Amino acid sequence: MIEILREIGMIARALDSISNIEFKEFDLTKGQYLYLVRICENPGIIQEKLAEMIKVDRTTAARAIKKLDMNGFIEKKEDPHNKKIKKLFPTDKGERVNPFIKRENEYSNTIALEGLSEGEIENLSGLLQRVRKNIEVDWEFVKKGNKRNY
Amino acid sequence: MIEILREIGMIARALDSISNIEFKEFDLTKGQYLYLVRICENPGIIQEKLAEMIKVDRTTAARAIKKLDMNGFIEKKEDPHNKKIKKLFPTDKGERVNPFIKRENEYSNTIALEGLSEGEIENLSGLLQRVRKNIEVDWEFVKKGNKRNY
DNA sequence: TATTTTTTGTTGCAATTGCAATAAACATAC
DNA sequence: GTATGTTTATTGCAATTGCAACAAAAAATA
Repeated sequence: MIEILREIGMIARALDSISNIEFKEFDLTKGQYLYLVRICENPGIIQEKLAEMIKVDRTTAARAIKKLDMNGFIEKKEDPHNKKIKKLFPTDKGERVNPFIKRENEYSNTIALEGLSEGEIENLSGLLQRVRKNIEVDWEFVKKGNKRNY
Repeated sequence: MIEILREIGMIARALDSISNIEFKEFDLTKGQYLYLVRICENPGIIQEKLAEMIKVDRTTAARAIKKLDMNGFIEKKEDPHNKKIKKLFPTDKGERVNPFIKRENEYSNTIALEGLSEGEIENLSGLLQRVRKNIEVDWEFVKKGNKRNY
């Protein structure tokens, strides 16, 4: 059986580790860059959706976002039509840091794909999307307390 | 620019999250399964190499392994020729749990690859290995305190 | 309309995580 | 053979992480 889980785990941990080290320069602590870029790209998104998007626990997202708020990278705005939700927006400070995150991510992406042809990259990207869609079904299933049968 | 970092991050977090939830049944806490399977496959491996293999911080590996030892899943043995290193071996208890970890991982792998043809799977696997080799160079570089230039 | 269920958010723990700093054993160089 | 550097392991912090448990608003159902 061909195994892809380990390769994916290794790549993800290595990339995350690199990013976390490099973003300390901007006073972003572990994992925060994940949330900030997505809030910049999806202004007004709520915390619950962000957690689903990133695939982290809801409470982990809650605390990361709280800290981004306290440190002035983002702000939470109440919705006039829905008292339950808090929409997330980048502040000026957040918008200023965002390009550096994007540049770092693009650089890591370039390094990761070194030696791959344009066709191979497109192929890899498409396959990964399919894998992600497959696995997110189970993730939500298990996260909700259900038990997989195997 | 085609982006693969996010897909890989999402897949890795989802898979890790699922595994951590499922392995609580065996009293394995967060991340420990990563170390145990590899010690079973590479009996006698030392902690430093294991950290490199998994791509986590040396001190994180040290503590995960310490706990696996304390909980009786593995044991550390001194080397008669080298007083510095401690070789890692699974205990009987560790060997008994290992098949369950492998079965879970195989199941997740199957789910992840659902809908992909044999050829696509081989292709994906090969591409991921190349990506991993690319990125581990930078990981070791940055981990050692060097600064990437971009 | 009233009741129940789902969505969204928070906080209390108890654990993992990882950067610094330390120490000891080994390896290399002179 | 000593000095210097590298490998390997550990511990002190300070932070993130995530399961439980809770609360309140909204949506769905009866």
